[in-house]
Amino acid sequence: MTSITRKQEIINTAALLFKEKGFNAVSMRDLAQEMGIKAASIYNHLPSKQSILGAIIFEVSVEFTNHINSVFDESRPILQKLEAIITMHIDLTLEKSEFLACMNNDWVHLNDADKKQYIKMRNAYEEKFRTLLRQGIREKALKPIDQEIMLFSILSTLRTFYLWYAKHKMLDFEKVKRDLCTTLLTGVRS
Amino acid sequence: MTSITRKQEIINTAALLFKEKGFNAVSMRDLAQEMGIKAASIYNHLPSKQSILGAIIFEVSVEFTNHINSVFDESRPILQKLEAIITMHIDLTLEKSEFLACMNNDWVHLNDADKKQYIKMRNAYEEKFRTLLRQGIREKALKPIDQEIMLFSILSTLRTFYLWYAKHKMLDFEKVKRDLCTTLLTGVRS
DNA sequence: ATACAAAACTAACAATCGTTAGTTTTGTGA
DNA sequence: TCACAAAACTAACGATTGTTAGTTTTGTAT
Repeated sequence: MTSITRKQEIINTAALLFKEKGFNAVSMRDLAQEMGIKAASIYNHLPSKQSILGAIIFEVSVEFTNHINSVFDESRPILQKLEAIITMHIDLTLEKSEFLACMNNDWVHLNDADKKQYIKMRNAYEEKFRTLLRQGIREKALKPIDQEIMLFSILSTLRTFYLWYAKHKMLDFEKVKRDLCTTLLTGVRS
Repeated sequence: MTSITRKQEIINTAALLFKEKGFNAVSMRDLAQEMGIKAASIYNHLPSKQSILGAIIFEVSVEFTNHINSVFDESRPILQKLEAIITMHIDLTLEKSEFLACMNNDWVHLNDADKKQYIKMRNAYEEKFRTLLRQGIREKALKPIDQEIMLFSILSTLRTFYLWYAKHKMLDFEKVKRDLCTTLLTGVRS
C-alpha cells in the first residue's frame, strides 16, 4: 500500500502550502517542487488540484461531524458537553492545524458538488451546536442571550484558534484548555 | 474630481469581488467586467492589481488604528473602553464588511512593503489591546486569565463578525451590540 | 468651435496555469 | 531473471493571467 502513503504525503504537503499561501496561490508545480518531483507526476496519485483540496477538507470536516454527534448523544450535563466540544476543537487544532486552515479559508474553491456537501455538513454541525445551546438556556445553565450570537462567538474563536496556536507554541496544554473554556463560557470579567 | 471618484468605485467593486472569491480568484478582467469596462482601462486609474488590494486594506486598517488610539487615550473605566472598542468593530463591520473580509483573508497577498507595514500596524493594534487587558487584570476588573487567550478570543470573534453579519441581516442593532458585549465580557454561563 | 484631459478602447506580449499523452525508471514478488 | 505495477519523467496543449503600448472616444471649460 505504498500508493496510499504517497497520496497522503501529497495531500499533507498541499495542506501545508495551501495554509501559507492559499489554494489559488499554490500551483501544481509549486506542490510538485515541494515534493521533489514534477507536476505531471502528481496525477499518478490524484485526479485534479481540486480533488486535493476536497481530500484535505473532508478529512477534518468528517472528524468534526463524528465528534459532535457522539458528544451530542452522551448523557452528561450541558456544560460538560460544551467543554468536551471545545476540547475537541483544541485537540484537532494541535494535530491538524494546516487542514483546519484550508477548511476555513479555501472551502470556497471546492468544486460545486464538494462545496454543496461541505456546506451541508457545516450547517448540520452548527445546528447540533445550536440545539445544545438552546437546551442550556432552557435548563438555566446558560444566560438567556441570543443563541446565534453565542454560537457565532464561540465558533469563531474555535475556528481560528489555529492562527493563535501558530504563534504561541503551546507551553502548557492543560492550562490553555482550561483558560479557553473559562473565557468562552464565563467570560473575562471578574 | 471625478478621477478620485472613479478610482474609489473600482476599489469598492474590487473589495466586493475579493470578498466573495478571494484576491487570486478574481482577475483584472473579472473586475473590469463588473465595472462595465475593459481590463486595460483600469490601469488609467490604478497602477497594479496589488495596489488595489493595498488601497482596500489600508483604508480600514488605518481606521482601526486611529480608533483604538483615541479610545486608549481617554480617561474612562477599563470596561467602558473595552465596550467602546467592541462597538467600534461592530460599526466598521456594518459599513465596510467587504473591506474587512479582504483585510482578514487577503493581506497575505500584499506586496512585500505593504505587507510589512500592515503587520506592523496589526501588531501595534494588538499591543494596545493587550495593554488594556493587563490594566484590567491589575485593577481586578478582569479575571486573572492568560491575557493572550483573552486577547485572541475577543479579537477572533470581532474579526470574523462580518461573516455572521452577512447571514443575519441585523434586525436590532442595539441588541446585537449589547449581547455581543455581554458574551465577550461576561461569557455565556449564567 | 477648439483645446485638453479623463477615460475608454484594441491588440498584443510573455508568463504561468491545470492538465494530458506517451515514455522511461524504479521497486517488488515470483 | 523476468514480469508487472508503481511512480517518476519529457513535452506539449489550450486557456488565462497581469500588464503595456498606442489609439480613440467622451466630457468640459474657454
